[in-house]
Amino acid sequence: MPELDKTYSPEHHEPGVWQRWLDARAFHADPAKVLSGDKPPYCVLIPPPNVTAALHLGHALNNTIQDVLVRAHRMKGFETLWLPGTDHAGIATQTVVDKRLKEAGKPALAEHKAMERVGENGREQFVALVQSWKDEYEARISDQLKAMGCSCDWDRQRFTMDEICARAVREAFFRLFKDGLIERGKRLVNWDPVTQTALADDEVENREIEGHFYYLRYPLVHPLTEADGPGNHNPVTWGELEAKGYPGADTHPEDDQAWITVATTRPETYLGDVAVALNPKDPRVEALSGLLVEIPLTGRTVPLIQDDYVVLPVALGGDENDPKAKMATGFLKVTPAHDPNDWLLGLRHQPTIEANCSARTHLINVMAPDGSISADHGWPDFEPHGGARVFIGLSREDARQKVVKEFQAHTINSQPLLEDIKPHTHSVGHSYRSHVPVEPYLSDQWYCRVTDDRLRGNAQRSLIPEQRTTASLDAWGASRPNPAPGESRDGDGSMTFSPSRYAKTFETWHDNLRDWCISRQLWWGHRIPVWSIDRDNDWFNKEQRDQLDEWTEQGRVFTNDPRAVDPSASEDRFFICIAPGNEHIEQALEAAGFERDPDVLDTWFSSALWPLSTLGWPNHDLPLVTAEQIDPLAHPNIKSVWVKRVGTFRSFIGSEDDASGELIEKLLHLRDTASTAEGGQPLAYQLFRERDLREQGTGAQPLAKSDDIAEADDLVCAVGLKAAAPLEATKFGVIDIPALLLAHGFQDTAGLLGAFNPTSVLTTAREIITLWVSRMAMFNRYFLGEGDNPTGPAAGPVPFHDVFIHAMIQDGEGRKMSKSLGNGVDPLDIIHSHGADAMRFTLVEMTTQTQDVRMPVEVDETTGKNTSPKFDLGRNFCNKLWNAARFALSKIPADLPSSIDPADLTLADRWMLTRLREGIAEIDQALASYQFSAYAKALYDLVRRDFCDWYLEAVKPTIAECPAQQGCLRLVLDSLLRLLHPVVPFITETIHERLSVIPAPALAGLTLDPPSKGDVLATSGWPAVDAALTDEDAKATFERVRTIVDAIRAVRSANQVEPRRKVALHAFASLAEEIAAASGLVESLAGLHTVSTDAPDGAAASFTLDGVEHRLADLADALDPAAERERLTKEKADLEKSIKALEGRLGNPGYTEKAPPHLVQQTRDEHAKAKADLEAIVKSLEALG
RNA sequence: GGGCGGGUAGCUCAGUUGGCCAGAGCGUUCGCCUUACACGCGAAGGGUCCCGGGUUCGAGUCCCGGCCCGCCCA
Repeated sequence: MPELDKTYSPEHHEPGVWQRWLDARAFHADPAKVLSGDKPPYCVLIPPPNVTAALHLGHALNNTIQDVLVRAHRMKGFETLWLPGTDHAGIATQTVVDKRLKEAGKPALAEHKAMERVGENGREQFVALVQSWKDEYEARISDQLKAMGCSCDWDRQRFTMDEICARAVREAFFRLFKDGLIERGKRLVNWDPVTQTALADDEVENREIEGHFYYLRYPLVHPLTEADGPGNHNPVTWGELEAKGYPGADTHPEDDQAWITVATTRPETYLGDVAVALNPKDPRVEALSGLLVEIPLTGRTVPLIQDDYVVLPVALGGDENDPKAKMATGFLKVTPAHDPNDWLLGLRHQPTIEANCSARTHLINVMAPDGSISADHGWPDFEPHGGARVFIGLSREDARQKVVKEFQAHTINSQPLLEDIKPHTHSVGHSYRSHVPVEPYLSDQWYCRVTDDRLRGNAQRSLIPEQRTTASLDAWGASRPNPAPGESRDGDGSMTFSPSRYAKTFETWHDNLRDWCISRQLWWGHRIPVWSIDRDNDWFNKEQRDQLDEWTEQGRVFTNDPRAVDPSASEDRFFICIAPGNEHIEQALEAAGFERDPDVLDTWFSSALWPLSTLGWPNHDLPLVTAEQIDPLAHPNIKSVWVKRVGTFRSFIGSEDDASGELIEKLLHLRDTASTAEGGQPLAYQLFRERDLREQGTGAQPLAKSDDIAEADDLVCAVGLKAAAPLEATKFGVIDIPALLLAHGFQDTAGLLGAFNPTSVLTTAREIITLWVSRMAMFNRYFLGEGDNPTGPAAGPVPFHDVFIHAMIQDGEGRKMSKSLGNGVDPLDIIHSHGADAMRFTLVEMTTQTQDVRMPVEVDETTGKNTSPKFDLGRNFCNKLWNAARFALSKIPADLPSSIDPADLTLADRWMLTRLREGIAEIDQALASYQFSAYAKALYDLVRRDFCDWYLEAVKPTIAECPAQQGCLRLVLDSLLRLLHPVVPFITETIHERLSVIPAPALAGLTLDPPSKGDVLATSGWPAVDAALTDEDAKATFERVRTIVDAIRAVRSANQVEPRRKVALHAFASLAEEIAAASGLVESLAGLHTVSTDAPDGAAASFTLDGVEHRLADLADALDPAAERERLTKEKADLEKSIKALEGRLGNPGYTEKAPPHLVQQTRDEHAKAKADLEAIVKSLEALG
């Protein structure tokens, strides 16, 4: 083993260390160890990063924290699974790819949509482009995580759209559909006119906008009478209103037509008005009774309706403190198709509106999906030659300007229809993706009824009772107008937020939950597994009905009538949801004219299934087979085990031209091919009886005799894979074995769900509580629950026991790091400049319990890239550790004794072991409570302060001659490396590689378990120090040494004594005795050549310790008495001040009587000591003259 | 508007049942290439713990009121 370099160069060591971990399969989890009870499970599922972009520093923090937890638990003896993966991030990725294509001048989304319309597979081609983007970024993200040292089980990497996850999505959708928890409805959605898709509530960002209130005048008319002629309403005059006591009518000429004024922030929506509402308390109600309002330029008349929702203006008795009442006119235009509040008004007054609005509907949509004004999407009374035609085709923004202009130009009684414009700042929802204002838009969407108790209730109950608040419990009823029988608000879960305050965010989200719009008008995502056809299609004959009933009976399809669920569903279509694995039904229906829903699911639908899909659900009940069962001799070489129930051997091999026949041929070929890169055979396989596996578990034997195989009707095929990379140059060409197995229904997930769900901890960011945590809780409990109504005791487990919410990293000014501000720091830049360990240590040290942490950002002069001086902390720490190890290794001989007698240990050794035990306790406590900064600080103190500054310095004079001390140093260093490993894995592994070649001596009371896999630190045991090995006396003595040394060093420094110069101590007898008892430690650490109790001959500096004066001589050729006097004078002043404060406290009877006696005694001791010190100082000053 | 977090040394932050003369790292100053480490060693200086009240023998810590910064939700 070569000697260590003088400075630690991460780039020289990190790749080699990574390879050693992979070779040892150190990160691969074995569910069998958990299911057999050998080891407790510890599981973390990565919050899958979006494939939209490379990872940023926030990801680095998030994943470092996970790796710290995972590595620590692996070393503590847990069977540890950290499952990596990525998220397809539907809208985000599609948008990014579209943008890149546009920038490159290539056919983008719009062009592909055009191709799709003319039947040229535009959708397929576009999705292929996104897929290649995904491939590129998935690889980049994985490389970044590996560069950080993330100890994920890389063989089990998942992507939210891969086959295994897709299967889970299909299954979940089908079950929710069947259970009535998914429905279709025509409702107002948050519509993004740029990406032209619906958004969920939490994908909308509210922003303060400096907008305006526009005051529009609408003429009042009488309802039509037969005499009027079609559409020719009689105007209402002010005179009429005055006669009915209408306030203010008398201020207008009595023959002029009367009007009312509505105030709106969005005048362009007036085209969709179907009513004007006023508050029933409004004094004008009576005078207006029976009248209609004419919507200018549209030729539409609409009724006046009454609703409490309308704000009364201050002038008519409205609330003076309500800013809305100050702006309001009391008349509210009602546009149900373009405003969520109006939507509710429209529903409440639907019959009145339908009867009295001349369009005979309560919903008029005047916009196209791109947000432009259009008559083609539900504007029944549009008149192509009418006044409103000027708005057609204008964008929302242009239409607003045009409405203002038109209302200025048109008059009523020679006054403009536009009464006024007032500035108004208000909050407007914006798309989190395209950043344009969201349009409340009427469209058909799929909804998941998350407000159902089976989903929301279970999520709420999953919170540990201690973290639920009374406010939320009190709100339980209010959020449930129609509770189902048996609903309980009592918690039954164990999910615990850390820091605990975030439990409140979780609760509040559910208290205010609304149904979840899960359909997205995108191409990138899981396509909705529902097929539909016109209800009056001639497909519905008796024969087809019977076929459908049969499929339904078999659980292959489920149909529902949208109108039975939602009466507002307008489509006369018949919907069928098809369960996964029924491609033949899909084909049959499509051949019969059914169309698959073109939309995809919200990304969070598949993310919500992450704890299920990645662990094998819904195929999780496949029997567990271990590598050992497949190939007892070569099982360490098997990378993954794939299982499939094959039934009978006949059905497995099929006839010769079957796909399965081809599979068996390929399996045989692969088993017998010895020419892989790794030199072994690419796979091995065995056949088992399922009932044997169930009964005997990992002890089950494979079937050996062909007769047994032939007669078994419950065969399971298990394939052990020895090569993960695609195999080239086989007689079948290139074979991607995992893909081959997956395509034939093999799963490599057997046993995972049972072993690892519920998972241990989810580590994520704050905003994810609502987006993801909630939905995982709902789905996990629902799909793993029992029966059709999985609530209460029937509910499934929570998806994770703990949720750790980490801080957000901001720049030095407290701003979010973002691309647009250019203040982001790229983790790879830091890894390249400082090393992965340095980055990790710094991030962990920063992670306190607050909700955001700051990191000053600077531009690196040489590279021009963003960095932060904070990372020097980690780099310096690593370098210090490296050099300490280098020194230690130079002092530890290869032939240590096989065991150490504790009696041979020196004072410093015993002190260090005591500190080690304390340090382990601090570290364990910090990790258990997710206090990462405390963990880093405990390590820092232990390594830098105790080990480097004191222990290593202390052993220097003795180590060469003392085998016990050499052994102790070997063991202490080993222990420290283990404690450090979770946060700085590369450097500790590198040092450990050198250290581990020196056999560790046994020391009773210190446990250092060897690696469980390979010869790597990553799988070594967590260190344990018994109380028996600690020595409180040694600790006290050593602390005393430190105090004495500090005092001497201070005097040396004040007198500018060169470090190399040895000086003479002339001490009071008791101190000299103490120093003698410390066997040379004080002499070497403080640089003394003599300790005597005599008075010094020549010039000497004095110092006090415990109220006794001691002198230090031989400091220099000559001492400066003036400097000495100055120093002593200052010390005297400090002491006097301190004595005064102590006397003040002791003179206070309240203190001496009420404070705990030990504190009072402590104060008295301090006072006595200070008095003595002062006396000594005064004496020294006198001696100086 | 509601919720949450923060305001402690020049900077970034600890300070978990109220009890040390308030700590660490970086930066600053002074002295050192004391050979494990200058990505270092030793020492020093540096604080109205945001402001104002209150509880208490005692408040950075608990209570009330205010100011400022930030995040999340509406």
